[in-house]
Amino acid sequence: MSDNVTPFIDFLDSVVPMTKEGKAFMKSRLFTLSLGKGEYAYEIGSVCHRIGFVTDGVLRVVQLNEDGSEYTKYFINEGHFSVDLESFSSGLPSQEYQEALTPCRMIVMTKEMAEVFHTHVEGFSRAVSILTERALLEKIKIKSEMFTDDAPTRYEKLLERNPSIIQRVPLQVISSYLGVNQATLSRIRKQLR
Amino acid sequence: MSDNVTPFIDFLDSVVPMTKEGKAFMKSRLFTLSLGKGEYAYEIGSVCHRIGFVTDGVLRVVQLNEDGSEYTKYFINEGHFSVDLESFSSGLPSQEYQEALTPCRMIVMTKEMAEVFHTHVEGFSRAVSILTERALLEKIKIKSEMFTDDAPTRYEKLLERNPSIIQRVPLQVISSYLGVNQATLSRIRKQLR
DNA sequence: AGCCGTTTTTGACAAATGTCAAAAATTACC
DNA sequence: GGTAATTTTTGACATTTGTCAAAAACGGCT
Repeated sequence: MSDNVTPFIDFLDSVVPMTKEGKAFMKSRLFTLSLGKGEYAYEIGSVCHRIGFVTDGVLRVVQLNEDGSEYTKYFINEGHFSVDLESFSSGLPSQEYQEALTPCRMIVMTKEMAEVFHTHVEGFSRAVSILTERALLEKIKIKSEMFTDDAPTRYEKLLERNPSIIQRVPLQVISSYLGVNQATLSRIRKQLR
Repeated sequence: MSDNVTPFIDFLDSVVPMTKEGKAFMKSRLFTLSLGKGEYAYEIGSVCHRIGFVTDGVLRVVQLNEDGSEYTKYFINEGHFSVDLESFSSGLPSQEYQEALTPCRMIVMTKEMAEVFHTHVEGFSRAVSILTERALLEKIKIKSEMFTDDAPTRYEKLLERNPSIIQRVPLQVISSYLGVNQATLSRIRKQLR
C-alpha cells in the first residue's frame, strides 16, 4: 500500500483517458518516495530531474532573495506536483529548493520515464500539457490575487483555500508566503477573532 | 507587408524546426489583425477563441476586483501572445479583458486553426507546449519577484525589463500593475532622479 | 512534572504607503 | 495657438506595515 502508484495514474487517466496497456506500462515503472520533515525534494544548484505527485504531506518552494533572506513561493500539498519545471525542462540548475514541512510521500516519475511515456503511452503528452497549463495558470491566479489584496485578506483567502496549511505550517513560513512580517501576521490573526 | 504572417511562423520555427510544408500550411491560414488604441482584443464574459502574436504595440490584461476597481495583471508587447489561456482552453467566458494601450497589430490563429495545425503540422503541438510553459513560468517569476520587492524596486525592475512600457503607458496604468497608489508612484519616480 | 529550545505574541516606535483634494503640467483637438 | 480635457504632481494627514527586543506560550523530551 505504501508504494502504491495508482493515485498518480488515476489522476492522469481522469485528465485524458488512457488504455489499460498505457496504465500498466506506467505502473511498472513509477515508484514512491518518502521525505522526512525538513528534508529536501531538491536543492538550489542541483538539476531537478523528476516529478513527484504528492500523496501525503506539505512541501514549500523556497527562493533565496539577493539579501539572503528566504521567501516561500508557494506550498505543495496532496494532489499537486513537486517539481521545478524550469529546471526539469531546461536541464539547468534549480534556483529554488523544496522542503518537506511535514513527512511527505510522493509518486515519482523521472525525466527518463517521462521521455519513454511520451512515445509509448497514448494520451500522455496531452495530459502533461493540460496539467502543466492548469497548474501554472492556478499559480498565476493566486499570485495576482495576492497582489491586489491587503494582508488580512490574503491570510483569509489562504485559510479558505487551504485550511490544512494553517494547521500544519509554522507562522513564520506562512508570513513569508504572504509577504508579511511575522509580527504583523500575528496581529492580523488576533484581529480575526 | 502589413498582413505578413511570417514573424509568427519564424517564431514557432525557432522553437521547434518545422517542415516547409508545415510552414506553408500555416501561412495560408493565419491572418493579421489591427487594434486601435483603446480597443479590446476580447472582453469579460466573452470566450477567447484566438491567439494573437503581437508584432506591434502594447496591450494590458485587466482584471476587475470585487470592489469594481481595475487591476492591470500584466502587459503584452511585441513578441508575446495576446490570449486568455484559461478561456481559450476551457471554452468558458473570460474573466479579464485585454485593452490596446497603443495601436496594435497581431498575427491571429483561431482555435479552429490550432486544432487543424495540431494534426497537420509536425512539431506544432510540441512548440505550443514549450511556448505555453515558457510564457507561464515567466509570468510566475515576475509576479513572485514583485512580491518580495518594495515599490521602488518593482518600478526599477519594470524599467529595466521593459523600458518601452514606461514611455508608452500612462502612469496610472503602471501604478495599477505595480500594486502601488498612483501618487506614491509619482513620488517614487521623483526620488529616482 | 519540569526543563530547554523554539515559536508566537506583544509593546513601542519608525518607515512606507494610502487617501483625498487641489495645483501644475501635459496632451488633444478645434 | 488657445482652450478643454486628461494626466501627473504635490501637500497634509491617516493608516498600514515593518523593526527590534523582550515576554509569553508552546512543544518535545527525559
